[in-house]
Amino acid sequence: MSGKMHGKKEQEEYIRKGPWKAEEDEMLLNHVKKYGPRDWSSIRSKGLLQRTGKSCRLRWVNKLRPNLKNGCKFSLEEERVVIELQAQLGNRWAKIASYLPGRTDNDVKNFWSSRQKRLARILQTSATPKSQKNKTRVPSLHDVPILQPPKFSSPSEGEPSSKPQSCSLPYIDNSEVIKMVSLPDLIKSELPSSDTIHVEQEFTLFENYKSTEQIAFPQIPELQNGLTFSMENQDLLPTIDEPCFIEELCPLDASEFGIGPQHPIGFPFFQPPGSCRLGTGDAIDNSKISDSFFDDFPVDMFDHMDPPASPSNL
DNA sequence: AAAACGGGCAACCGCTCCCCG
DNA sequence: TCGGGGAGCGGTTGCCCGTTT
Repeated sequence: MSGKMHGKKEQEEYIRKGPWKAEEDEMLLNHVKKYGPRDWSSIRSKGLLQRTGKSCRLRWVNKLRPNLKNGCKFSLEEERVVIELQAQLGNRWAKIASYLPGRTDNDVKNFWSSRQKRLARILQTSATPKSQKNKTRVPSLHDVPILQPPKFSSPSEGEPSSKPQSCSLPYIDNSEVIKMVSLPDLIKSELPSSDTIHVEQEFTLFENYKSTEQIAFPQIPELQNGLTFSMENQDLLPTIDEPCFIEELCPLDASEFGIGPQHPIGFPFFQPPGSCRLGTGDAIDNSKISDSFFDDFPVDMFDHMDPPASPSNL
């Protein structure tokens, strides 16, 4: 690691960095047992460890503290909590982590970072120029007449009375959802008939989706009218639930929504025929409902999606 | 089989906050 | 009231490992 020792002075000032050894952990634990989780800087001044107080504290908080959920993936509920609280609090990871027993701010931060990267990559993938495969034309941002990020209401803000009392999580104003999934008839008219049917099926889904007055966020996977999102449709959630989804992932000004042909961003929930889909009479396999937003995010989920085809491909 | 790639995670850095003398 | 030091927090980096090509 860092820190070459050249003399007594240097040796005294030597600060070890990098991965912790088991002996160091043990030292640190002993210190905490004796003095509690405080006086971090004294650990080094006492010569117990060649680590800074900050480093010791971090190690304790992130790895050695009791009841940590180390190595445990975020559960669905935890993910929902993070998503909600991030929308409400911003990147106050420590605050968010305080709502999640066993999770550290680092955990939450890393989780969110991974999530952002994944969503960004998905969007980027869907925005890459048309290549080999020629499948359903995917509607892009500029195909959508009105596109706005969904609104969330925090408990402190005025809430519509229809919000379920038991739900502390954000819910999506349906009018916003409708805007997001609105696809111009133009697109359907450009599609092969089979694809048109497919798109209509998708729209049937969202017609049902929007048929409810308001959708409590945790209830989205199970629609009021008995329709249940299949996994692929449920996967919409991480997209539309993202409060700052547009701002963060689309490099365009909000005023440009819908008019920027240079940003052909497709939507993940329009998929070509042949893939597992939710037909009107299809049985819904609840077992497919993910216990986590992302655990079941198939790696190739959007691979079959192509960016908007060039006119010649239509 | 090996290189490239991506995700997850641990740890560091720099800044801010807060407490105490 | 102010300054210094410790603690806390958020951002960033780098490593490791599994997966894909």
